[in-house]
Amino acid sequence: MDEASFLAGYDPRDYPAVAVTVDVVALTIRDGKLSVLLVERGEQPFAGHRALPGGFVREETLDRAALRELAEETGLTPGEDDLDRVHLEQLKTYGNPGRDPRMRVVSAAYLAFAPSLPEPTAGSDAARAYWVPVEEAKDLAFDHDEILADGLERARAKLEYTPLATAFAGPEFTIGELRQVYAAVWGEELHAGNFHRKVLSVPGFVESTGETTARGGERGGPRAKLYRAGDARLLHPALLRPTREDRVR
Amino acid sequence: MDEASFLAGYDPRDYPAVAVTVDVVALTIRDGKLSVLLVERGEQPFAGHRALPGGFVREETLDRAALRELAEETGLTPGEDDLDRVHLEQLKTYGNPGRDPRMRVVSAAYLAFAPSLPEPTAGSDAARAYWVPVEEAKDLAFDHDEILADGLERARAKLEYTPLATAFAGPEFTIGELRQVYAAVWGEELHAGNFHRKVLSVPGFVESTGETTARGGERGGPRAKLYRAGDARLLHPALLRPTREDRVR
DNA sequence: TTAATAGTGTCTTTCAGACAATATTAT
DNA sequence: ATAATATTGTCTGAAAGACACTATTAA
Repeated sequence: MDEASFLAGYDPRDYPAVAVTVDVVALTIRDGKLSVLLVERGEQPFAGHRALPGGFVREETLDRAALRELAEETGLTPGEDDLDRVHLEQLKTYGNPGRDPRMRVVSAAYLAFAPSLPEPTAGSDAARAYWVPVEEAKDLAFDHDEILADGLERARAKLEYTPLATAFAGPEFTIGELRQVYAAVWGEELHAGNFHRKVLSVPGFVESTGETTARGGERGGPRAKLYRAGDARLLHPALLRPTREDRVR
Repeated sequence: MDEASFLAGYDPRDYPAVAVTVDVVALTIRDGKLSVLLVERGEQPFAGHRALPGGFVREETLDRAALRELAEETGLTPGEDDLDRVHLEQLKTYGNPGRDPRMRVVSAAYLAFAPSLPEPTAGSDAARAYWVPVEEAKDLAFDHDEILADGLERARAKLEYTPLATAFAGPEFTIGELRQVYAAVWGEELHAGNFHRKVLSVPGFVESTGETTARGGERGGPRAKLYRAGDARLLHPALLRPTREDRVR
């Protein structure tokens, strides 16, 4: 069966037209708070609501489409900027009929972990995008509340058994900064001493640069040693979230 | 902006036509071996190759489309049969240009965990589908080798921290049967004594029926106690795979 | 009787988490 | 000097894994 007969056998009119888009849950930590990149919608439907950045997939891979959307909305350029250090992974695909009132839209959602990026610059396409603390990101357009919730759960789980927390930090970081990443994403403080020892005990999680910070903390304290991400893809043993009995059932 | 102007603003001709399909990685355990449901392709492209079952998404949710495809290929009926005990979850979406040589096809892949289902019956639509041990499932059509590999990795990981192994067993099972599920999926034997104690120590993993098997094992042994799945959604503590140092980097 | 399997006991090592102690540095 | 933070030490309990042992049942 060649393409012609394939197309003849499956008349596109037998199936309603479907649009394929990508939506991006881009997370970063700003002012110690886990934040998500949102865009302001000026048009119906959901005019005035905020939404996850996204758009149509072109003649490109889904991964590439997600990176392109992220670049467009942040105003940053792949190849320059910190956009190369952004971790991007597919989250889940949403395709319920009616999720977009205009037509059938199937959207592959992506999850991005970004180091602290600059506020999208005014005057560009990205002017309508900005970072919002996740606890203030409510009442989003379409089914984006659900997508964001799924993304947050994925992010929280991934910190446990992968070194992705380092994707939120700069190229060099202190153990304390890494701890603050975990605290921001999990929404709870962690015991500094135990965290410190645990991170260093996981093979390949971090490696020492041999350097220390130039200064101590804002309000005093010794200068901390600097580390960079190690070569581990999985953390073993994992850094488990503080046990919540009610999480299990 | 109403639908008319939306469609006017986004002329479908600006974007190539995209087809949306679902593909299903349906796993079960047959004769102690982890097996996957495959269909024989009679037509080009990939005529003579085997492929994952799948098809076009209709006016339905993606989840529903996956369940429908699974029902069609197995010849089983939701509402009857064991199809209700099948666990279905979204795996990942594949949309690289060129993955189908005929046109742009974006496919949402699903992962199914099934108790031992009957061989699809001849004479039906399902006649061309059959179960194949995963180690013999090579050289599949399209990018289905990659999809299967992703599905297997997901399945192996999920056995660690969820009670999904029970989805491979019948409504009542012995600890030994549950151990064989883990052994088949992970591809390695597990220590019977330690496994037994560990399963019973995880709250909500299994609950006793108070009954035992009618007979002992084929070649002797005591009658084993029967259990059914408990109410836990997550296993805490998890049943970790035997440590493979090389898995970590 | 023999072999296979179910289920339990025990010991060692690792790890999580609580708590404490010391060292260093900004103010 | 004072307070804050980095880093290390110690202890307890949970859990993994190795090994051994007893009990039960099919052939």
